[in-house]
Amino acid sequence: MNKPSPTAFEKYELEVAESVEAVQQKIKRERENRAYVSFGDYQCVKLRVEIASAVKKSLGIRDAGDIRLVSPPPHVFGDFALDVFNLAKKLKEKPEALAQKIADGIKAREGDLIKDAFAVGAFVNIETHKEILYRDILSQILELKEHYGESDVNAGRVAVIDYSAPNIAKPIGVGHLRSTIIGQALANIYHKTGYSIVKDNHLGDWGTQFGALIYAYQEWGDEKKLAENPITELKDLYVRFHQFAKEHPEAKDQARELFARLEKRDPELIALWKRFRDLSLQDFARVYQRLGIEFDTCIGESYFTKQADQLVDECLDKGFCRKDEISGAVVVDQIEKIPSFLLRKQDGTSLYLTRDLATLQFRIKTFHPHTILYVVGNEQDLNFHQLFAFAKRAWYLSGNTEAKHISFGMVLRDGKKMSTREGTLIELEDLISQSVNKSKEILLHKNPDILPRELDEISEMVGLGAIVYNDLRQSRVKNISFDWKRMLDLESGSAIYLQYSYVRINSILKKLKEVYGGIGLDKLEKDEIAFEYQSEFALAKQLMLFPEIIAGAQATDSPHRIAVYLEELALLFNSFYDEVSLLKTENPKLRASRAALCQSVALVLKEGLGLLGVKVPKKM
RNA sequence: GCGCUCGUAGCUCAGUGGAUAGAGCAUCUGGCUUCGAACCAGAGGGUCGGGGGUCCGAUUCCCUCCGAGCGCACCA
Repeated sequence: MNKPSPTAFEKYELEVAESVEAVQQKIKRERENRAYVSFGDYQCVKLRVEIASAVKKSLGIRDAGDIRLVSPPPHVFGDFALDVFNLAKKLKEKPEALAQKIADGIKAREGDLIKDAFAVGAFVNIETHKEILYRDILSQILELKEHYGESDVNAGRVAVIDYSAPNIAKPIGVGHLRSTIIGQALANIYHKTGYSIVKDNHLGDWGTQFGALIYAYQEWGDEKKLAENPITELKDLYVRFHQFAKEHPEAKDQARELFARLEKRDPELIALWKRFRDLSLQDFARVYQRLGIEFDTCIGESYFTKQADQLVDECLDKGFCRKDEISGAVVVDQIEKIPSFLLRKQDGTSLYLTRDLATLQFRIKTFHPHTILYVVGNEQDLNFHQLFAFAKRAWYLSGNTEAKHISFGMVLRDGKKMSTREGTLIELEDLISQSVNKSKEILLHKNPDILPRELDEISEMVGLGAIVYNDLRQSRVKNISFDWKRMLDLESGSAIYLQYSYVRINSILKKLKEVYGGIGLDKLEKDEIAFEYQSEFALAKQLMLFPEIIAGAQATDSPHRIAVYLEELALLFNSFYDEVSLLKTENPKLRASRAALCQSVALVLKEGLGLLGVKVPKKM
């Protein structure tokens, strides 16, 4: 056998092997060296533990169940509230009487943080030593700085996050944008709670569509156009094929045949495919860079064709699936209520689900993940049910790994799905440039003296922030109706409000330095931190919750919880800003305390937005 | 036809067994000689799609109907 120089495909396999090796090293390093902030050290946790212990002592019981801390409604006195319904049920007592008992018990013995308690109906309203709590919260944030909010709740775990996954030879549309944005946010959030992350861009670089594309390229391909504007030309070819195939159904058969040849690694077709892939990746890199996204691996579906084939043979041997007598396709019969599906087509080629199965096997073998997240739209709900059910049945997926489909709603335009085939897709780059241009207009309008270089930089942060935030501020399961106007409406409750709040704080701190020669934190001892107004304490209370909010966002795969939290924080800050002037605060200790508060708010805003993938400018 | 998801203020959305269901936008009323008004304070606006059920208590859980979206093997 003659052994020529490595083929295009072999080179690609080498690239993958290198990136995989690098990630494995990263995971190993993190496992050995990463330092964690202990979740139990946070004030929000300490307070809960203290309350739980007070409840237990008051009642003389061992287990107080889960303590849920909430703020009492505005008309009720107290810093925190506790409802006793569940505990009452467990102890078979009347809720009102139990609440009274707990309140009396807490009253009788003052704790480190708890000062007093009052029963109102079935609620116990708790008053804390505000000045101590305030001091502890701020000093902790100032000490931990950008590490504030990190925790060890998932220390030592590995998560593979499969997101973005655009299709080669098509422009990235706003549909894949959701996966990209949500996936990136989840990667950040998971990492913050202790996970080691494998960010994998599972490119759609295989499938019958490439038969169609190659067919179209061979029929109508234009070298000049392809060199000038690769993605546009490839997209046009793809759309043209589908228009043509409507009139000439036989073209579809020919496309399928071309794909079958591709799967057999026909050198001529593989070379063409590799070229389309490389051109597409170059194009995607531009958008990813603007969004600040870097993947650990870009292992496309194409990588798994061989493994998929072997896997199907294996499953046939073991009887997990069967060959259909008539068609010759490989079938998996209905599993419980999940409809049956194919693992191999009549012509012997693989399917999306087959390759995904091989991918799953590969990921488990290679990274030993505790969790695998598939950030893919809800149109694929059934596929993931099928994938997971079969993977469990065939023992590719065991109890050591949890595979989750992070489903999300679709971006609909006029109540309908957008499609490349129909040409109704909105391209991500168009969206970004429109948003950035709109931001430029607004920035220039608000601040005509801004320098051109600053304008470019800031409008990029504001424009991209608007797009990203618009997506992440709402819970992911619901459909988003696409609306240019709303998306680019930067003045309303969007990232710009949070960015503006951050900028204002920066401005205050800068001014403090100018007027007083410093913000005074260096001269402030921990026990000198103090506050005067309720609005200051309310802010600290909100700051205290940040670590729990992150942990909750991770546990429920809900980035929007962070967005909602940050909006509440900014609202509280702007209210405080209106009430209190730092520059006019005469007492240097109080002034420094307020500077500490502002700095903490700024820090949490920046970190929180950072988790969502939104950057903050220093001024705007 | 079957399956999954969604339905909360005029609009966009939070809340999900517990105290009087909350934000933003829009509307109206106030607040810049005062740290950036891209802001703040306040007002109006709700049969939480309809109807049943479970529960001391349901917007939240169950059933049913209505409406919307998405799927239902040789696409991804």
